[in-house]
Amino acid sequence: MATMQDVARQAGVSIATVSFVLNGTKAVTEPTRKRVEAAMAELGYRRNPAGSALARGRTDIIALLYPALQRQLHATATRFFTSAAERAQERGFSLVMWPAANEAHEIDELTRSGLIDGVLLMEVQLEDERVEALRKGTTPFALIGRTQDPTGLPYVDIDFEQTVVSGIEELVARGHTNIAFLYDHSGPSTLHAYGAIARASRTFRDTIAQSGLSGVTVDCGETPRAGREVGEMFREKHPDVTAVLIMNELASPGFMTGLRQAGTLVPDELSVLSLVSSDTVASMCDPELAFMRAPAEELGRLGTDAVIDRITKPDSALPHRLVPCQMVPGSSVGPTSAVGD
Amino acid sequence: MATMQDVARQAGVSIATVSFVLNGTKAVTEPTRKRVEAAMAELGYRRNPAGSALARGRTDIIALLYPALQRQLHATATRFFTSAAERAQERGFSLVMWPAANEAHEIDELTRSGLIDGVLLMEVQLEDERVEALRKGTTPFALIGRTQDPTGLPYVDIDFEQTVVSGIEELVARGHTNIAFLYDHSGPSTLHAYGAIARASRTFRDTIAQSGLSGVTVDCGETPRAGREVGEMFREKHPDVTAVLIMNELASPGFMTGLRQAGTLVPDELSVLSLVSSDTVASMCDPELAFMRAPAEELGRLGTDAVIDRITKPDSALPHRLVPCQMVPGSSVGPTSAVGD
DNA sequence: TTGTATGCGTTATCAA
DNA sequence: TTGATAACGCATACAA
Repeated sequence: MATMQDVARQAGVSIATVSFVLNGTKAVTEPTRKRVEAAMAELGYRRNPAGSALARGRTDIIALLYPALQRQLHATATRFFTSAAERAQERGFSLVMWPAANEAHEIDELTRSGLIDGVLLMEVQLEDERVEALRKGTTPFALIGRTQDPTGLPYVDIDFEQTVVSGIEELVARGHTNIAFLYDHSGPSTLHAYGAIARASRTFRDTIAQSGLSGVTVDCGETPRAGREVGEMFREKHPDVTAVLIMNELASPGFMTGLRQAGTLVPDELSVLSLVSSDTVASMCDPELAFMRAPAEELGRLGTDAVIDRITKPDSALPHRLVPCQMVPGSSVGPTSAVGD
Repeated sequence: MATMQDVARQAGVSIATVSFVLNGTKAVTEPTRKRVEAAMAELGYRRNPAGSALARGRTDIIALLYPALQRQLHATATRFFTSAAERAQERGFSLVMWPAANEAHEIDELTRSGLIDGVLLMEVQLEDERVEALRKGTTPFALIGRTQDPTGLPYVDIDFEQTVVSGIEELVARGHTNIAFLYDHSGPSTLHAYGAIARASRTFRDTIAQSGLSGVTVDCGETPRAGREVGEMFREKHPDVTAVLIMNELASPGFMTGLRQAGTLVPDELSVLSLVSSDTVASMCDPELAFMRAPAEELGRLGTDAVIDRITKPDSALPHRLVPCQMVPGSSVGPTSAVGD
C-alpha cells in the first residue's frame, strides 16, 4: 500500500506534484510527469479513498435505497441493480445497497451518515415522505419513479402513459375495441408500483373514453395464483372483451394458466398483452406473451447518471426523463374474432 | 455536520474523551459520559466515516462481487443481494455492489483499491482464478459456492448433495424407480451454476447406482424455450421414466408447457420435482411445481457473516457451511403409475 | 512549474 | 479518569 509520500520520494518530487499529476489539477512538465507516473506504476500506487474523501469532503459513493420490506422484487429489479452499479463504476463511483423500510427518518440517518454523496431512491410513491425528507435535506438525490407532482424533483421513470397508449394502439390495430385492463387494485408491491399503477390506469380510462372504445378494469393480486383465479373466471365475467392489457407481471403466467383451464383460447378468443414485463416471465407463459419490455437497464443507467450529475454539476438542469417500454411481439396477440369481422 | 471537536467543546471535555465514550475504548466516569452523550444528542453528532476509516485503516465496507456478464440473474439472486445487504447493515457494515467480469486482475483492482475491507464472491466455479487471486492476497473474503477442493477456503454454499438425495428420496417414497435428472450440460450461467451442476449431477449418478434405481440425465438449456422443446419430446424419448428431477429453474415452466402440449399428464404419467428453485417460479407453472427452495436469504446472511468474521476475528475457524434446500410440496408430484402398481 | 504547510475528522499513544 | 497530540493519506492555498 504505497502512499503519495512513497511515490514522491521515488520520483524525487514533492507530494503536491504527485497530486497534480494524479488529478490533473495543475500543469506539470512532461519529464516530471513521466517520472511520477513511472514511480506510481513501479510502486503499484492506488489513491487511498479514505484520505481522499476526508480531504475533499466527498466519498464518491452513492446509495441505492430500496425497500427492504418488499414482498416481491422481481427479475426487473435485478437488471436494474446491476446496470446502476455498472454505470456508477464507469463514472468512478461506488454504489452501496441500502435496504430501508419506507420511513423518512431512515433517509435522515443515511444522509447524515457522511458515507454517501448522493441517494438514488427506488419505489417512489405518489405521496412519499421519504421524498419530502430528501427535499428538505442537502444531499443530492434522484428518484426512480415520480410523486404525484414531481415538478422540481430530479427523476427518471417509465413512461407509463406512453406505454399504455402504445399497448392500446397495438390492440386497436388488430381490430380490438373492447379491452380490459388488469392490475392490482389493492396495494401493489413491485418495483414500479404505486405511481405506476395510478398513472397507467388513469391513462387507460382516458384513452378508452377519448377513442370511443369499450374498456373495463379488472382487479388481480400480484401472484400467479391470483392470476389463475382471475383467468379461470375471465370469459364468464367479461364475455364481450376481446383483448386484455395486463400490468401485473407476477400474475401473468397464472392468468394464462387460468384462461387455458377455462378453455379460453389465446389469442383466438382473447388477446393478451403484458405491459411493463420482461423476456424471462413472458417466455414462461403459454403461449409466450407479447409484452412491452420494462427498460430496467436504461433506468438504472439514467438514474445513476442523474444522481451523479446532481453531485458533480449541482447547477445543471433537473433530469425529468421518461422512458417508454418497448413492444416485443409474441403469440398471445392476434386479430379480433368479435362479431362483425 | 457536527464534529468531535464540537461535541467536546459543548460537553466541556477533550476530543479524546468523546472518542472514548463513542467507542467504549476506555472507562469514563458516569457524569462525564452523560455530559458527552447529551452533547452528542443535542448536536446530532454522527461519526464521520472517512475520518474514522483513515485513522483506523478500515472502512467497514464489504464488496459483493458478482458476475456482470451473467446472462440471467434470477429471482434468487435478488433475494440474496437483499439479505446480504441487510445483514451487513445489522453488523455495522455497508455492502457495495461490485460488478466484475470473471477475471483475476479485477480482484486485485478491488482489493487494492483500499475502499473495502472484505470480499464476498458469488458464482464460484470449480476452477476459479479469482479465488486464487483472493487466496494470494491479504484481503479477507468468503465464497458463495465452492471450488473443486475448498479445503482451507471460507465458504457458504447450498448443500447440493443433500438436496439431490432428498429429492430422490421424495420420489422413491412414492414408488418411483426410474428417474431422470434434467440440467444444462453445456455451460450454465446462473447463481449456483458450475459447482452446483457438477456436484448435483455426480450425486444423482452415485445415488441412483447405489440404490439400484434406474436413472438418466437429460440436457436442457437455461431458457423456458429450451425447456419447452425438451418437454415436448420427453415422453417419446424416455418412455420408462416416471419422475423427473429438474435442476434448471428457468427452463422449468417451459418444460411443463412442453409436457402438456405433448399430452404428457403431470403428475399422473410423470412426476416433476424442481431442485433449487423459488416460490415465484414454481407457482408460475401448471401444475404448480413441487420444489426444493433455494436458501437464498440464509446464504446471504451467512455469507456476509462469514466475511465480517474473517475481518473482525481473523483467527476464528474458517466457515464451511452447507445449507440444503427445503422441500415445498406441490401438485406436480404423485405416486408412480408404472407397471406393477 | 514545483514545493511547503495546513486541514479534513478520528483514533490511539502517552502524559498528567 | 482525562487531556494533548501525533499519526492516517490526501488536496490545495499559498510561496517560491
